[in-house]
Amino acid sequence: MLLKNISVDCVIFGFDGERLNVLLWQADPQLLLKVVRENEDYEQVRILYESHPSLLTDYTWGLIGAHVPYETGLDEFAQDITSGSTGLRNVYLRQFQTFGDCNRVAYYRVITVGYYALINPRYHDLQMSPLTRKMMWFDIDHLPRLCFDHEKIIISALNHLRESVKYHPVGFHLLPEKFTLTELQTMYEVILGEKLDIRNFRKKIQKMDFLLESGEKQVNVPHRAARLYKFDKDKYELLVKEGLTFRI
Amino acid sequence: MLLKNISVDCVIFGFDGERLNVLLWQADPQLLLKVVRENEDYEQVRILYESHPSLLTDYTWGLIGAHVPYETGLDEFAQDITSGSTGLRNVYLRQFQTFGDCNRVAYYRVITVGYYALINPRYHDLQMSPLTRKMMWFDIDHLPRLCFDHEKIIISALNHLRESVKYHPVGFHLLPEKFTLTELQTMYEVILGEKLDIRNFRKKIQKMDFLLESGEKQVNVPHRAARLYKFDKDKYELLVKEGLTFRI
DNA sequence: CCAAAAGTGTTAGACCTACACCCATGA
DNA sequence: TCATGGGTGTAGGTCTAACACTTTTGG
Repeated sequence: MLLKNISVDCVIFGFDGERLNVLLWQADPQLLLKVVRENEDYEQVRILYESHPSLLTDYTWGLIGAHVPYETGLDEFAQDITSGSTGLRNVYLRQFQTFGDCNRVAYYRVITVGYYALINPRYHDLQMSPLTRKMMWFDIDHLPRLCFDHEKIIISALNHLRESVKYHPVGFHLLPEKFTLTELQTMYEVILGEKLDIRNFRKKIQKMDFLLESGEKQVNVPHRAARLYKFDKDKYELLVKEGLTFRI
Repeated sequence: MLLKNISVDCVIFGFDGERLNVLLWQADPQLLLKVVRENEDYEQVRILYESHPSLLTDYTWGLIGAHVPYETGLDEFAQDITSGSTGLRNVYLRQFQTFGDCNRVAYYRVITVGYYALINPRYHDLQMSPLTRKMMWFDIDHLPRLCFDHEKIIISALNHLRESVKYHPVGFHLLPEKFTLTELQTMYEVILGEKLDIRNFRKKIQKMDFLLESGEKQVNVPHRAARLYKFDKDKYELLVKEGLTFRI
């Protein structure tokens, strides 16, 4: 059984080395209609059909989300949704805000709990549900038209991430295991939306002392190869206990 | 109509000049039962009765909260709940987290959206609903036993407030219109749980430049009378636009 | 040898921390 | 006149911001 008035929407952020992207999908109206007609027990679809009729007429993009099952906790369900579209398990997920205006969704009262995920998209393919017409990464500065209040939700997630990234080392979830200092800096620049001074940035990061040199370097780059670093999570936890204040 | 699976709980913080307190209430089991028997249409009570049977047997304290009406937005409803118990309108309210574990409330799936309110309790009396046996302020360091996961919710609200107060001037909502620098400092000390240096605190606050001297002083105090200040909201907004970073 | 990005240090000013004594008031 | 909290300044160390050139690599 699904809770008809409660959904979870996930703003899935991915950093490709240059830009911050969000994963969006588009339902296939024909398929939706077909499922509703042929199978009234497919509750998720029936609710979608009743509450979001615009999905049947417009090709609009939306966040990955669904109504919450009675027997699934919110955090757990956000993981389910994320792994359902990215195939990744144990993703970094942050509940950031719940949206509960009366008219945020037409025809129906749906309160949605917003989570954002931070993933490194490099090595993973997307998984599309049978109802999906398209699923794609969009640069956060060039979003398409979105259904309902999903644009507001994305902006809100981004603002939350911006604050969070200044004081907590969450950004590492967006990077591959081994990364260069330039990649790290670029990531901060696209999230914060401002340029950072390369020398000051490196000094600050190195002083915090939770990067490990992997010993490796970039290969096959048409310029001097950069050193690859790893994030030392154990050291970070230790430093936090001793009262470190991470601050970009 | 009420949404049976969604409630709002308000952690109402009040600062009395010395301690940070939370407003809690206790239902009256006899009254609850009576209302349920005599009036099946009193939906709020019926739901409470069905989902929270322990309220009928134990005298437990809980947060001020209720199930959300179909036609009321979440933010609006949090205001309703707060004004229903404090009589105050246009209170500072912050949605901080939504709690959605499956078993947070026995017998029933209820997802609750947590808000905290910051008020100055000095000049206001509490308003008790007919179902209330007791309603009281509790020092946050000496909470009674609480029903459901309400202790967790309060701790979570407090942590959120602690972070928030470091970077945003929200603390002013806890103070009366006119206050002394010592009251301001004490407020920060009890929220942050640490002593601050008086001279450095005053320098920092004065440099931020959004306090106005009211020209008045304390009266009838058995020591040198302190100057009374007001918070200059317009100036603060202006400084924020210019890129001020408030930081205690 | 050229293009492209990696990598590195110093200085001036702002900010933070630690710390101790006199002042005004009411009882 | 005493008890109580109000109110004030300085110095040393740390952090921040601004800024330009050399190195390495592949093509």
